[in-house]
Amino acid sequence: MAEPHFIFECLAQDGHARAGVFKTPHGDIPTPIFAPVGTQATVKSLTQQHLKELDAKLILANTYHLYLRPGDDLIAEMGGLHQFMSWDGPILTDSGGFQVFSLSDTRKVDEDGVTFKSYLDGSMHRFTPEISIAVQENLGADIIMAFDECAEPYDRTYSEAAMQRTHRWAERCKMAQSREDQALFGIVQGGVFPELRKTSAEFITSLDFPGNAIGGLSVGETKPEMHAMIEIVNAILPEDKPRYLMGVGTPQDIVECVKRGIDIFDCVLPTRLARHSAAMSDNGRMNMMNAQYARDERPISETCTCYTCQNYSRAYIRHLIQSGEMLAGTLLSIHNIHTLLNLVRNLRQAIFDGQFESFASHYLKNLYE
RNA sequence: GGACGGUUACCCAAGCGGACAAAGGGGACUGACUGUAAAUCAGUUGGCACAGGCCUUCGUUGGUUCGAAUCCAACACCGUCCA
Repeated sequence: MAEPHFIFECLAQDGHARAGVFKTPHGDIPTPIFAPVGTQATVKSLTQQHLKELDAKLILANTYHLYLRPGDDLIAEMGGLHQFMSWDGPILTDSGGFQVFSLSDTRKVDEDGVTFKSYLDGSMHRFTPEISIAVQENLGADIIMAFDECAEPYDRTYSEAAMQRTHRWAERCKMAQSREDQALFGIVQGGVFPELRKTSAEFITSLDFPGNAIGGLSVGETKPEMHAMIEIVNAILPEDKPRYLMGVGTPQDIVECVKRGIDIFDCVLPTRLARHSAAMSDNGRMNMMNAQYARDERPISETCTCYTCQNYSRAYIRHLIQSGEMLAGTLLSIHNIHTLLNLVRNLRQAIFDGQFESFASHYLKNLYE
């Protein structure tokens, strides 16, 4: 019985924006939520203590990468992902579907699954829906994802074929699941094509997953296209299940998509930008490497309450970047993740307060200035 | 005092008669990054026009040559060795 473990309660709604709670065996996830990405069972440059202090409620790990190294069987042997990485909060594992798309040079897709070459040692491997689920069961995350195929967003023929295959694979994933303490989410595909998205949302809804995801967005399409797809899909996806927009995004995207009824987000951006010297703030992006900050005594953001902004100046952070010190990536990751988590907390509160529209428009206005 | 070797743009360092405003690093500056093969990648780095265009540079001064960072002479400085 998956029911007792995975209940989504929508506690408040303001327009299409929702505030709720998704209950998992490792804790409740308040929504809307942003999940930092820890592909290799680590949110790059941060300790789990940092994540606790940031009050991260959900983190991601990746099936494809952990299968290749250190191996899902090894992680199972070590007590599962939570114990292995010493994180007792909720974890979501992506199925490896995105890697099929992003590492397309070394893979071959057929009806049954995907054959791909390991980037680590060149050896050949095969993922099928059944294997992806088996690996994810070994890893033991709270939320696991159906094995999907993320297509080129503008290729109609390919998008449709990938979508149909994703549907058949979703059924197989559901059939393959044997653990009841993991919530399996289905994934809607369909590129930038309204009719495909509609078909996909209807099909995935019919499989009655405990949560639903939208995949294949933010991979090169325009913002209006992305927003339109979300609106079409969310009009169909059930209201009593969480909606997860995969791989998004920026503060703008999060506001725009919560507005359209998305509950869960994940993105590499805060940590990747951090390692690449950029700070995400409520006023936009700042490249902390820029010479203008060399003698700037202020924190990244004067209104930010994160550890980094409470203790360090722009000048110091720039110095760390210039010196190639890894602390720069850590301090900026703390700040960037804090920025996004703080944003979703504020959005949630605004929904409870019935102030979502004014909060969102005010926030976006400041962001673009 | 003598014998060699050296002096190239912010730094290191190629170049040894024309295709050299001058390779390659480093540094600096700027930009990109959205289910992470990303502490990565890209561009700029003499000046000015910023499309091929022009001007000033390779220790200094003078010379050879149609033409010099590249050859010659003198000088200056830095190395190593010999007195």
